[in-house]
Amino acid sequence: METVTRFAPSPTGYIHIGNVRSAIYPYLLAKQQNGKMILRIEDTDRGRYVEGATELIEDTLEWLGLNWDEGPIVGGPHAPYFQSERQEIYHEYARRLIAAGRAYADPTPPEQIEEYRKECNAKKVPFLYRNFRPNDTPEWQPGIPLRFKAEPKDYEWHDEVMGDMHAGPEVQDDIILIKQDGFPTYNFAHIVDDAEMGVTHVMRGVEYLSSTPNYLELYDALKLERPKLVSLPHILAPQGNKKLGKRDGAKSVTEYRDDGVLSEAMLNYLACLGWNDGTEQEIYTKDELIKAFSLDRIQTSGARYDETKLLWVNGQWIRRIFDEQGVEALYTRTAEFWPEVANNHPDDYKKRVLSIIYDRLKTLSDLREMTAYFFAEPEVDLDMIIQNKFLKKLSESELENLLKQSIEKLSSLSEWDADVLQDALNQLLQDTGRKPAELFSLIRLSLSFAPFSPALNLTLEVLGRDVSLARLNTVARAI
RNA sequence: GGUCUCUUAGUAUAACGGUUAGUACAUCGGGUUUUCAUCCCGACAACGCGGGUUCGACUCCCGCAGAGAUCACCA
Repeated sequence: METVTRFAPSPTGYIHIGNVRSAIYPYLLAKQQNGKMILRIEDTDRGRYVEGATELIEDTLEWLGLNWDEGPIVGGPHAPYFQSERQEIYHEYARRLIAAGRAYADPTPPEQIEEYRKECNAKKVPFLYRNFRPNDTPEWQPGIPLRFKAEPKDYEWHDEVMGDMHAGPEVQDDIILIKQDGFPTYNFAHIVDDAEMGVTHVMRGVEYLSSTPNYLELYDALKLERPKLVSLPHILAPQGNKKLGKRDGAKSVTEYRDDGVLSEAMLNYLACLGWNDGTEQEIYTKDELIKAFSLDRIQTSGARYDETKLLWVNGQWIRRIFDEQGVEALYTRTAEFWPEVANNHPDDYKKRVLSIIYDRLKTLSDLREMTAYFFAEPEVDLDMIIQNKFLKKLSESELENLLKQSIEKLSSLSEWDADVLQDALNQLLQDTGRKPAELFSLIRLSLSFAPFSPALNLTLEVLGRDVSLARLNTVARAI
């Protein structure tokens, strides 16, 4: 049987790191088994619906390369993929349940139900609606909620992550199937849709584990085959012991894109948070993940989100793309991340800058801070030179002389490339008798006035003869 | 409160009865002719507690503790 998985978010906002794993794992599993992943939008709660959230979801999945085989935009044989457009299907299943005596219309007013609930809370006893099941129930019609008629018993099932599970009758209840407004609840709708769409693996957060017996009873009552159940542990907030949520400042996945994180790195990090293949590999391509993925190696406990490691993975990916695919490949990813002053500079020049700075980047947006002096004259800040830990023991005239000698040497060069420059710098060290830390710091700071920069000969090469010498002269005059 | 789940260094994890408990991030130190970064080398650092079973337990069993989830006309 073909493996069919699904990602079924509700359009209530952006996708954040805490919940995107329930898209990644279904995708990996489906691809590995040459199956399909369905994207289904669970928009049955009109109150929480957020305009544009569906697009946000699609955007996130597309960015990560989690292409769904059926769903919005691409369509498919089980359309529509918005639950709000599937009313009739749910109602038909509901009627089946009524006919089988397993569902009833419940006229009890919400205030009354609230009373029951309070009563139970006061008595410190679990609230089970089935204990308050009304005797006379009207015929089901619009405007009256429809409830499941639970027939509690022991249930055993297997969860692909959590293992063999069992639960007693005390957790099964008369859950609402269809709300007063005619929309189904998640509890009902997902069962119907998963069956209709041929979903073989239901992957979702562990929070659904405790309601599983209710779902199992629903499968039985509807004579549906149970799909494989896969509970995914939560991703925990960096601090405290709670699952990562928007309230803990969980950023949207795509916000990281805007901050210069590569999608490869994001996917890599997230996939390996709470899953590993038993090897010591840390960096995975999407294809490698698809190949290596397995349900039984998903961790059973929650994993804490660690942004530092994400950034490390991102740095690895930046270097990997450069080293394996070349400047061009990395450069095409950097478009929005250059400082404004770089705008009117030619691509070739920016690529040269990129090739000498790329291994210093943790995120692509570091380019903004780290490369400005390649495109505009840095502001001369003599204090940076005078206070420098290697230079502060030199007098101003010593600094001036050093600069003058450097200018003389560099301007005598007939060629201006990294090797020639390195030779010249070495000679300069000999001629002046200075330590590298002194001479190089002075030149480096005079060129950039930046806290850090690439190797000196490379910086000089890319900056070019005219700009380099002009900057050195400016500083020599200023001292 | 009921039910369910989880528990290896600061973090993510490996181990599937016998290892000096491995790896990565982070931290700290050192090296690569300046800085920052990369890269390399090194250090620090963990089996929640208590009982069993066993020649032997991180691994199996039972308690306890701690943490989490759930108990909606939300998903």
